[in-house]
Amino acid sequence: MGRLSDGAGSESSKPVNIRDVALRAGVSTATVSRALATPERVRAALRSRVEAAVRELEYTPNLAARTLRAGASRMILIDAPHRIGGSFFAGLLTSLDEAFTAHGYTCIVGSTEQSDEKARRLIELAYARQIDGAVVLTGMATRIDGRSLVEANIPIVSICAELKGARSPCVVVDDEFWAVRQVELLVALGHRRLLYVGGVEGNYNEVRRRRGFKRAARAARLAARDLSFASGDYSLDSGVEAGRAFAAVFPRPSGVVCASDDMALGFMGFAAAAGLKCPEDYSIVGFDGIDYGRNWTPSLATIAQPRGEMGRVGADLMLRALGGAPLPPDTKIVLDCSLQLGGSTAPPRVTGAPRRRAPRRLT
Amino acid sequence: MGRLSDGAGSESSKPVNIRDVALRAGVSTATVSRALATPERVRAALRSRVEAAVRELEYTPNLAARTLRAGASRMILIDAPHRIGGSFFAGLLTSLDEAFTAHGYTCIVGSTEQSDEKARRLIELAYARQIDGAVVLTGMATRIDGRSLVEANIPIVSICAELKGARSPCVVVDDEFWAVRQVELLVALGHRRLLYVGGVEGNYNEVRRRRGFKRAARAARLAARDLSFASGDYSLDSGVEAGRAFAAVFPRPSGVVCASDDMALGFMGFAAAAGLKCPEDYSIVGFDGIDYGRNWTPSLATIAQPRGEMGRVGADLMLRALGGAPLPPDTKIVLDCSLQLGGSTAPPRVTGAPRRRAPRRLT
DNA sequence: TTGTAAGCGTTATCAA
DNA sequence: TTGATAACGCTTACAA
Repeated sequence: MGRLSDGAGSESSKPVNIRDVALRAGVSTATVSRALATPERVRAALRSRVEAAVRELEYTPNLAARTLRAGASRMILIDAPHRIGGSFFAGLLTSLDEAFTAHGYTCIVGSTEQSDEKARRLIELAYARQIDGAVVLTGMATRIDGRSLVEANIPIVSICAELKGARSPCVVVDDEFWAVRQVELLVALGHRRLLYVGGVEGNYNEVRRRRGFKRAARAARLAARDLSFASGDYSLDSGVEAGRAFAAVFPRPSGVVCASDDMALGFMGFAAAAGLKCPEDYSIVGFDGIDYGRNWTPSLATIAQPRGEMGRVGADLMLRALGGAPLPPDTKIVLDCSLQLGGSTAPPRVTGAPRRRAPRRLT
Repeated sequence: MGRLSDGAGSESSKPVNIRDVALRAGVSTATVSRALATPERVRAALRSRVEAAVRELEYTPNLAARTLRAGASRMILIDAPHRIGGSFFAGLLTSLDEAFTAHGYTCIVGSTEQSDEKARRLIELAYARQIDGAVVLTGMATRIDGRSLVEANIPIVSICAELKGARSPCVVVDDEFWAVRQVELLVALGHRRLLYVGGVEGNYNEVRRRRGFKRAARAARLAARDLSFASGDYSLDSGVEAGRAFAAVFPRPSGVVCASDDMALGFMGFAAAAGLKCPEDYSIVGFDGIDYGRNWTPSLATIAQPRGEMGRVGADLMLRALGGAPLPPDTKIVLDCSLQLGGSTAPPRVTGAPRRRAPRRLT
């Protein structure tokens, strides 16, 4: 019903605007605008006439006009790492998106890491005043053509990392502290030879987690020659690579500390295929707390990051900044993780562990 | 250098607009606009003065104003499935994004499947003329409040599926045909008892792939009691579940056909942990051709979808429609897949295969 | 080739 | 409470 009722003809006619509605309702455009934005400031009689006209004409306000006039678009850019594949960021995005959507904002998700052209365009959105704020998840403000999001004069909030060289508020966890917990879990079970599978070198989180690993190893008096290191990029793939290297050496570490769950799962996948049983042949601890890990066999022990809360808190900071509340420039909110136990850890095998052979080096 | 050169003061002053540039360059705003949009229609002398002013003032045109005036935003909405986690869609998105970016368009990625609130907002973008077109990857135009993207009077292109009940152009593969190929691969190796691990029931691709599976099984004269079925949602998780069920029955099918690579990998992950070796104990074929599968151990035999090309072709259709070329309303581009062999298939074990026991039923 | 000026559709200010 | 009107910043006839 009402299909044919829009006077202008149904096909690709000009979209209805606020004047059409005003005409139809017999009021001024100002009244229509008010009836929609602040209904309580319009008499009930007029209000319902406007509402009827809006419904009949299927009127939707033009966003570009609103943005131009209001000087705000109610759009937020989320600059995510290129590899959104991993489910840690997928979860974080969901939580951010929900929070912003609930407050009338729309999220644009993109990655300035993907390509220069893409980065240029996303950064331009900020300078062109098409977005009201940006949430950065990459730990680094991409700079291109001498511009970056942090200088676009819009609120910036970073999650997962402090933005290098910027005074923008951030939501993080204490990476070093929790990396220490990873090691302690293994050491408490009796592991003395450890492998650390790290993320991208130089990366904010990586620097801190590796530091935590080393500090905890030193505190436990593990010999330097009993520590080995592999570098990945947080992805499943790179975990598979680490697993491949691991399976090829002997004697091998009995405990593995990973800087991401994705890498841990890739590692376990390869190790299983290579005939290594977990936790009989090695113990492994991840970092992130993604759902896959909990459902894996065996379930993955890990440091669970509160990604739902990280998103909510980050969104809240942004909304506050957008609301005009001037956040202290060094706002840094540190959220708690939790140690999540799983079937992937056990005491090292008593027989094989201290078997004294000439130790071959890891590649 | 030039840090302090913008006359208005550096902090959070009013953004520079085209009039500021015109003033600085000593020309009219029209000339500035032309110098930027159609440089060849402006004398070199003036053009360089404008360019200098633009650089000095760090001018970026206001997108809302441009959108309002031009009646086009150069933004494309991509309606993706909620589970972008899986790398098949991640790859498709990348390819779409690249193609659109190269042509001056910006992508907004979102999912109308995620929540009603989110769907409402995304659909509103179309009605509010904030996006110029929409690419739908979900096979279904979400309807909420009586509205959906397909009625917003903007170009729509769907990829991976034909949009139900819409006459919009689409880019697909012949799901049924390639599902037949999956079965044939296993049958040719001698497998006679097959398990089909499907996607979401009723889903466009699922309907066709299951139909292909059944048709091929019939053509190979496989007994109905030798076919079993499991339903998933294309995700790794649901593959794990299928693997769990598979490992629990005996005697079990020797060949597994999956409607997605993610499910196949989940399946293999669980099966490996349960002590089932692939391809010795079972053969498995996936669908999608994601990178993980190729790097898995053993590598996954699969039907590789040309996701790069699907994105490019889809983007091309959209760009053509935006350019005013009226695509025939029933445009349907069917791209070829390829059968990608892998280590996950082999002849069934001769000893165990026809061993006659009372067959227990799969749950 | 360049400038003038009229919109694009809203919202906010100011009178009535 | 409501209406007329002036911006918001840009592009594009049309005039010069």
